[in-house]
Amino acid sequence: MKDKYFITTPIYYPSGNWHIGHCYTTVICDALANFKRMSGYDVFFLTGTDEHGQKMETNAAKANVTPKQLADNLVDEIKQLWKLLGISNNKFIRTTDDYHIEATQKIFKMLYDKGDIYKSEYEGWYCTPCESFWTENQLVDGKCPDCHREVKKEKEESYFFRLSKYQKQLESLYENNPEFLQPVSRVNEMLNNFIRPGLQDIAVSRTTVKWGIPVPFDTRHTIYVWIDALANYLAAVGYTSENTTLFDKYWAPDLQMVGKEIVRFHAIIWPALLMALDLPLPKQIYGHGWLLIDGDKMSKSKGNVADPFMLCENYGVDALRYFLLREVPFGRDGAYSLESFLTRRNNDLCNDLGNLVSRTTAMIAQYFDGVLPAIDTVCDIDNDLIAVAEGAYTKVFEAINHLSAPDALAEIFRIAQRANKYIDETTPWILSKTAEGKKRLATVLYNLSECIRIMAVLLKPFIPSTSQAIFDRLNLGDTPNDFESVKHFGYINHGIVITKSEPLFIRSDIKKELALHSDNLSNIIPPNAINAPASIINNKQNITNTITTQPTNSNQQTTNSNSNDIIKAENENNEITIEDFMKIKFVTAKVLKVEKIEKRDKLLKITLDVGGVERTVVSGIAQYYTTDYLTGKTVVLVKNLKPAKLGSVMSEGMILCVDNDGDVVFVTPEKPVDSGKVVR
RNA sequence: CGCGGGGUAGAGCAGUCCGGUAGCUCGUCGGGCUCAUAACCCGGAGGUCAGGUGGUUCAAAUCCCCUCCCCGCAACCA
Repeated sequence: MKDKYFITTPIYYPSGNWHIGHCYTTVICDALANFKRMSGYDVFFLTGTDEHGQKMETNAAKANVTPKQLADNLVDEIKQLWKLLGISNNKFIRTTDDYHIEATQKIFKMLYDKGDIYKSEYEGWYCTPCESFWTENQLVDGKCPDCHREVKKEKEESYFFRLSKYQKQLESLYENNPEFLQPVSRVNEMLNNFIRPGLQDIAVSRTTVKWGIPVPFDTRHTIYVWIDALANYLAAVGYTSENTTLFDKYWAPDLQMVGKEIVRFHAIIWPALLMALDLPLPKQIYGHGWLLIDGDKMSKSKGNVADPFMLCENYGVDALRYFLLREVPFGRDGAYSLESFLTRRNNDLCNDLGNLVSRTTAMIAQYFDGVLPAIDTVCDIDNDLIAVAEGAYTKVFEAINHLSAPDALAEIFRIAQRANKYIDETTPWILSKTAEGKKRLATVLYNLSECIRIMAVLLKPFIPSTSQAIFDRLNLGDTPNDFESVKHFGYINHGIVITKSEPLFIRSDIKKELALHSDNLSNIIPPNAINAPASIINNKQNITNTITTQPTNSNQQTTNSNSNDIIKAENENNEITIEDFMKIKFVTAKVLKVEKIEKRDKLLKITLDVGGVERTVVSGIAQYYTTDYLTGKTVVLVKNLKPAKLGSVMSEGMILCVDNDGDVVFVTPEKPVDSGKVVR
């Protein structure tokens, strides 16, 4: 009987923006699932969607559809995406599925009956227009973080989960099972920040959110995300249902992949829930890092450069899979840019692998009329090549045991590098000229074919269609393609007919492609275009991103239509057009009030008068100016900068300053002017 | 102030636990080759490893101390 392997992705929230970040998590799980299948495990691979909650309700209302309709549409999209990417999940669970709803209610009831869920009151800050409760910490400037309006303290009746009861058990879980949460850095974060300081019981129901699963015995309440979402892992395998075959067979998960932002729920609440239900815990939770674009999180405004559908259509599914698996150091954040994606694709897939297949098949066609010869004269030089190819499996296996796809792929591609070098060392074009040389050449070409075969098999879990394409190119038919066959040379039968093949991947002209897809202007306005103290902005990119993605409807189109011109300008003198410049609204503003921000000794909270309207701006100039000196001064404000939270305060703009080699000096009009006047 | 991670060639990273010629990928420069997708192969330049010309040591990127900077967490964005 086969060993089982149960692996899960998080269930994704349909925000209307499926991006390569979602693909990242899912593709990694897919590769691991495939690898385990090929290693002989009975794999159950689960993914799905988390569809309830306030946000869905709001978004649906905006779109004038029901939350379920909205979810249906978005779920269709993600299912298409997984199909496109060749994701091999065994099940797709939706939190709106009947069996999930039923299981969640049963779980809730079980916990209630056990006394681990109890009714009490929840006190928080309520924003009436948003119909949302916020905790003290969530408030921005004492106001609603969503709409910035006043909030008032209110009580809400709520059911609570007795999380505090499981504190000791959680502590010992982490002390005795350092493997439970990976990477280890997350363990300390959990223990020090949350578990050891003391766990609070958490509210697990809401009366204000209607789009959700009702508490079965008290339908005024809706089950909140903690239990609703986490229950999916149980519901998916039939926990509490009549048919528990899957549950009996697969529970508990062997690996649960989650993004770092939800590590906390999976590392604390989730095991506590399972303890409360007397169920075995998952063997391992892995909190992976994020793919960042220009150092920033994924977001809708990043445009189509990170749109997985576009990337697959233009550059191939496996190019995207390969990039995701290869580029991000596991457990940490990785950087995505179209350029790095294309570079990776060109260098590894086109040049190293694709070209190796091309030149090998071409030589077989040219020198042996397309019939793969048998090994004839063997040289010492062959042994090194063979050792690299035959040794790869062990290294790949090792890397995957550590969940490191990047290392695994690097090992596989070492074979291509070695094989390319081998061609140089053996010089087939010279061997082909003599009869003696041709005997040697037979061996060379056979060895190259074996290397390619081994690569194709090892690549199968990661980029399955490319693996298949290679088998087709070499006409390998029923040549063994399991991991056993990869440990030794000699599986290909000589005599097979191989014709010169079409390229596996066509190289792209990166500059051309970048220009083509450059609706993202972030690299067009030079970072120094605006001189601001570095502390105002966390990194240079923020400035440019924010400006370019400013959703003022009128210039959105300009952006696209001018992008090519702008690119040209950028290539020449870093010039921008007047239209670009005019997107930034500079105005004069008078400083009304300056306050220090607690615990942020570089930041000042500055209240400005802008033509009669008040604005709050946070500026990192506390080291250079006193509060008294600034009060009453006229400054220049970037008015349409996207608000950002600096320190604990929402900053609605930026004050122009000169970076005077270490000193910072704000810009002010040469003669007295009123506030709110346009600067250009 | 807290907790965690990080600061190594132009970029992205390894090396730090178990001190001893600073390594990989990309880029760059030069050379080679022509079977191949302007690809492939070889070589060079470029880091004194955030700083303290701090401490320990025969010897420190690696151990100890101090300082600075960046990022993350405390908020249902993979």
